[in-house]
Amino acid sequence: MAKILIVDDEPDIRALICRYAKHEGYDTAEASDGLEAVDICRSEDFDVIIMDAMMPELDGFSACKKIRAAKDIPVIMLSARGEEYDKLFGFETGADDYVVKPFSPRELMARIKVVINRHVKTSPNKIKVGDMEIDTLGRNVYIDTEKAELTAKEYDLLLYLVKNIGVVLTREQIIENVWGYEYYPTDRTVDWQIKQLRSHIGKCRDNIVTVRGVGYKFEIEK
Amino acid sequence: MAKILIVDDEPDIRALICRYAKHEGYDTAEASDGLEAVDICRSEDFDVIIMDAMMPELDGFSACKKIRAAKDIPVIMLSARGEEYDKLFGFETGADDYVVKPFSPRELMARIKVVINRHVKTSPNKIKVGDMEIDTLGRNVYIDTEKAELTAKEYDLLLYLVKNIGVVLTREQIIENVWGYEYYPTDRTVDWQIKQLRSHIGKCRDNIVTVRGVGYKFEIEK
DNA sequence: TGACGTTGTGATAAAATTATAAAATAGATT
DNA sequence: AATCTATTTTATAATTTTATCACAACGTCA
Repeated sequence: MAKILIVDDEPDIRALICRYAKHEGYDTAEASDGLEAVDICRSEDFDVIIMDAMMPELDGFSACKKIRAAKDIPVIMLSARGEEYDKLFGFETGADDYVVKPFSPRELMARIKVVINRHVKTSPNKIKVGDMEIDTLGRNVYIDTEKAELTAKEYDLLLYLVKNIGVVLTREQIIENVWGYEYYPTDRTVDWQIKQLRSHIGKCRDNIVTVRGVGYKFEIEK
Repeated sequence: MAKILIVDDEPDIRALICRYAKHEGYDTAEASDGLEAVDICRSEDFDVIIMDAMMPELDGFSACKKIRAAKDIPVIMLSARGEEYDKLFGFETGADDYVVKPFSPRELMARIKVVINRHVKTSPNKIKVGDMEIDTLGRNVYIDTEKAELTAKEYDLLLYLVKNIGVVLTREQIIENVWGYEYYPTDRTVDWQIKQLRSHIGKCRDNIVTVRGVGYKFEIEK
């Protein structure tokens, strides 16, 4: 049973979403502003958070950032029409999806489903791929039980590749997801980190495949 | 490189969007009314369509419906304030998002990015035609489970042909869609790539049919 | 059949892309 | 502040891909 946190300062909106969510079989919790949401998340885990962008105390944008700094919970943002969209939903927010108010509850429910499914697939504590095992809590990587010594960037890069196993990722995508949105290193930097990463994961280096003209991907040979 | 179709009867608006889109690194095409848009979409694929709601000849909603009947391309609607909500998001029209005129170009760009990303995650990623299977996420092509080694261009070319299965494509169309608008290689270059592609897909080479005097098409023999 | 235009093929040079090495910068730690 | 490490940038080498040419092969139509 999935648990949903609904964050909005309007009780009516919360009630509306709550009703639909319960009908879909979800467990629900509510918060009326960003601060409260951050607080609740400290002691409780949710499968997805529905968060209004504009709220008193702490806006959705900032709340999202704070929560995500500590926990990996997907967020769906709600925004009123005409809000400064690019500020709220440029990729900096880290929101997984967004819905414009006024919204269709059915559409929101559909999005919740998609976001939860996507997240479940990509966030176990231990990831095993081929001869590699990644312990995401301790940020350790083992190649056949032997520990690989990776720097922070190398680890982040590896995790991103592995989470998208089988998918070709462009350097642009890699930069956005591994480096973040403020910082824009050159493409060559990505290449260099890939090279370093390969040199530190022994035989698994062959799992990182260069797709010439496009980018890189992690792949298990069949 | 994502491709965007901009549909509006006002040349100024088109030019504005075009300029911003190019700045963001998108390939752009334009249409001045719904009919034209539907026409272009018959032989060309886009990653997203920006469509004005109000246009002569064929309004945005109807055009959207027609295009979506044949292809799964996300649409962002431009509407004047006061349009009815149902009309914008109702399930009949199928618009993925909408922006109210007058709009901020930056906001529009942010939405384009979100819509494209969302679409990639939910669209099918395996295409099967005859003895061939294409994995669009990993950019892999299999002929009877055997992997075909293709270069980036060859893959792009194959995908374009397959997506328009049964349709004869002129060299001009192929160049526009596979190479892009700015670039103009000679016709012989297309021929050469076709030859290369054929040589790399084993028995499926016969599925790429030369239509003398016109171009090429992908076809499954019955 | 023969002439003409169109397409297929191989060679080659140019262009683009990636891997590697080396140097510079930034950040952290003592 | 000095030193060390991690990271980014720059430069260069190695490699692959691509475009173009020349010509052969092919198909079409008078």
